[in-house]
Amino acid sequence: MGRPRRPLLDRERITTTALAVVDELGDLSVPQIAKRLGVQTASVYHHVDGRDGIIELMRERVASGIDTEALARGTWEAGMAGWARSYRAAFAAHPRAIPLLMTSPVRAPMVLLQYERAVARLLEAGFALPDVMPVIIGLENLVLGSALDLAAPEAMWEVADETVTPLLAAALGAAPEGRADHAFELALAAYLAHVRDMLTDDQEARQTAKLKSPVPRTP
Amino acid sequence: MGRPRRPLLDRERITTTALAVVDELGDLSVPQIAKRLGVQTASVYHHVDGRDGIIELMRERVASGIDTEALARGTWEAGMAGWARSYRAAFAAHPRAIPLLMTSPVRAPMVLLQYERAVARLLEAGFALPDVMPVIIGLENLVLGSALDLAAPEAMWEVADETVTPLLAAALGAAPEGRADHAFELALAAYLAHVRDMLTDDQEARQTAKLKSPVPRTP
DNA sequence: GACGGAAACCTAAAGGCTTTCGGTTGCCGC
DNA sequence: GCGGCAACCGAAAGCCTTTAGGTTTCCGTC
Repeated sequence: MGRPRRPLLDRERITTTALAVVDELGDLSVPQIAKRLGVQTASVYHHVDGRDGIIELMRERVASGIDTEALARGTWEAGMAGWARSYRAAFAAHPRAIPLLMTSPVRAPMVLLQYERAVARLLEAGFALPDVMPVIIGLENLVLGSALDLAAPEAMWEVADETVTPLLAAALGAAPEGRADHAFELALAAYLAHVRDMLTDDQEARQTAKLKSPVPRTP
Repeated sequence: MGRPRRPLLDRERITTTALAVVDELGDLSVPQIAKRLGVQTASVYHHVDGRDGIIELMRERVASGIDTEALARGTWEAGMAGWARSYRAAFAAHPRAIPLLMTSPVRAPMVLLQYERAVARLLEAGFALPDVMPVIIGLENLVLGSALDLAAPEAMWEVADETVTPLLAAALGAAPEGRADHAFELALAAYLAHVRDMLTDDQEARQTAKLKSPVPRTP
């Protein structure tokens, strides 16, 4: 057949199709993608660095759904909260892809830039440098854990047998409608409130230290 | 060859070997397990319900590492904290298995019983029934998110390029040694503190309601 | 305007994985 | 003692990933 007059494939379409495949089938395979694009399996490999490369593309695509400006809006707490919500929502759009995406890190420069901004925001809010990464990582754990919750939402709890676990069954029955969202907001509020306390403690400590001695805490 | 005088395989050894394979190779395959047990691939299928069955066995084995009694110890906060730490530690013992284990829920009765106890503990602490599941789910999200952090610990951050993301690089350099543990403890403390506040608010509201009217909040 | 190299697709094939099927041999209850 | 079941093996079907080499078209250069 040879080279077609107009290209049949490109990275964009491969990424889109890959996400569609995972959304529908719950798993990714190159032959599936090729079939949907009306192309032989091997052809896909000319545009993409293997299966892992496709996953990386999906990761970048999903991450690009994160609201880049959320971090900058409002107070630093509001910014972090908005970022976390947007982060979670981006993954929630493709729940079945979450297991594929979360196991390895995002290398996309765009995402790294968001980390950079988060660090900047926290520093300017007054956090001590060594505290910044733990705060960000903790928030991210929260986001990803909650996103994971979205990936297997129903099956997780339909196991409740009233005879052996009556209280669990009752609690499940009484739980509010959007339990996943509820749990996320709860944890998010908790986290930010605590981190805010941490900040004020830290600032008071610095103030005290400054009064007693002009030497900074981390030389 | 026929049937051996003493069985070569059983579910216990298959589970142990499967965990060893995943720990070392980062992925699971039945031929790998068979090879290590000195047996043909097909033989494994006589003891186990396919690859997914093996994963389920691994899930149960790992979950059995959770300290069953942790929930009962100390105040309810201490109990929840101990449970969460033990939960995370169980997964942390097999970081590379985490992606395999977390995508689907634990069906083992033992784990459901732990949920039952958690519900009981929170109810007796005074939580309103509709609040119980969100609190538990939120804690679990936190645990699993932090466990996931353990699965891809180093690679996640070694990407820092000082020229394009200087603040991120600085923050990474200044971050304390056990950043994963740090972030987990931070989030855990935050969560429990906030949930405790939720409880007292809730109790005060009930007190007020009781004074004004004998009708309970949730009829 | 011709032409050489690169690009984009193909066919083919190697090698791994999961799973099933039917065979062979030893064990155990009746 | 013997019939049936249990535990393993060999073989094979059908999926997957990935690579190699062939064929046609495009495009920049002379």
